[in-house]
Amino acid sequence: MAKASRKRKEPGSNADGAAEFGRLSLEQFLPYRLSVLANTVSRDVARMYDERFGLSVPEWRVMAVLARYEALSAVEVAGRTAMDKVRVSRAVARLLRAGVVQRATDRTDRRRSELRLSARGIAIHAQIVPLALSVERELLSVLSAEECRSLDLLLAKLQARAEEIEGMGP
Amino acid sequence: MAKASRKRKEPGSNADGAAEFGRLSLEQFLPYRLSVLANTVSRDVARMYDERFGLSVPEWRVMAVLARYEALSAVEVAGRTAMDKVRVSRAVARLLRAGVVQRATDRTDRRRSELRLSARGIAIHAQIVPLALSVERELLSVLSAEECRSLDLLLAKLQARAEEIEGMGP
DNA sequence: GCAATATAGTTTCAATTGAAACTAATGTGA
DNA sequence: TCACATTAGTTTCAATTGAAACTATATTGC
Repeated sequence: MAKASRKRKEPGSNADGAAEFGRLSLEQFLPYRLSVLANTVSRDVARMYDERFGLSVPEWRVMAVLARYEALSAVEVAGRTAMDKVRVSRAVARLLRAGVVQRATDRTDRRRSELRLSARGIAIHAQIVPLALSVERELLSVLSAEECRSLDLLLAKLQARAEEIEGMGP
Repeated sequence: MAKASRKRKEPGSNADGAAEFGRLSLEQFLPYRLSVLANTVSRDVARMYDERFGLSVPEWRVMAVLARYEALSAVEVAGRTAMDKVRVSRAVARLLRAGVVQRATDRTDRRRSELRLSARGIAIHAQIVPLALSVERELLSVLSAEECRSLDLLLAKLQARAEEIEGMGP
């Protein structure tokens, strides 16, 4: 009886996750909320990449890491973009066709390829960066500086934990 | 000069988002981090649904809302699961075949169908709920109660903002 | 009452995706 | 040195997906 009288939770706002006396509310279920949020944000940025540059998200990710670490192999790109090598292979193929990326074969290991942005790729990247950052800024504009720090920490903790859990399964 | 000497950021930990003197770090870019986290978590839970019940995430979502609000139409299910009606239609078709969901035609509007969990569906749902909640609990186990509340608030704010931004485009 | 329009839900078609098979090159152990 | 395993990257195949077209029913304006 005492339990039933504790403070009522508002729907959609629940710090304890989706549990409520053993029932489950999809809207409050963390995996669901993360998925919906990531998809909404992803649509926002994907629209920008596509409308203004004809790029997909995987293509943009490849460009972003090549801009920072030049001469990566496809596998290294995969490692830095959280994509598998099949996706990278396909994204790179399109970027090569578009003249955004250049490929050379590694001299000492002829299986590896060295990927770099072309001059054109560098120029396009330079145009996208401020737009990408402004989308991020607009998203974060509803948070205080303190909340941004908090978010950063929480996402890092959850990512680490999710990977631990994943490692336990397969 | 003074600026260059301020406290160094550790890589991957950046409360200001991905911006750093106009450059962009993919690992710190919020849309990227959300996408990677949501995908990691999603794989974790999808594996559980699939291995133990042969269900996909869309199917599970349909079951979850039908367990809570019985006799929904497909469009209502779509609204409550953040899926489009095509996805719902396909998920429902599989659930019907599996005998998990029952469908009746609405008497007053013969376009609508009334979807409900079957007895079998209710039984399966009752088995999944504790597992789903335990995955969520394991994920949240690295956060304090205070951090859970904080996460809840941050996700809600970001979701609302992301939808605002989405609404501005198309 | 009925033409025009809107809504519920399904189907079709093309694009995206992941897993597994594959090719080519490198590394390893007897 | 030569079989065997490993790694880089691509291709193939089947499943998933979204957009648009489609069917059937309901609503609206006249």
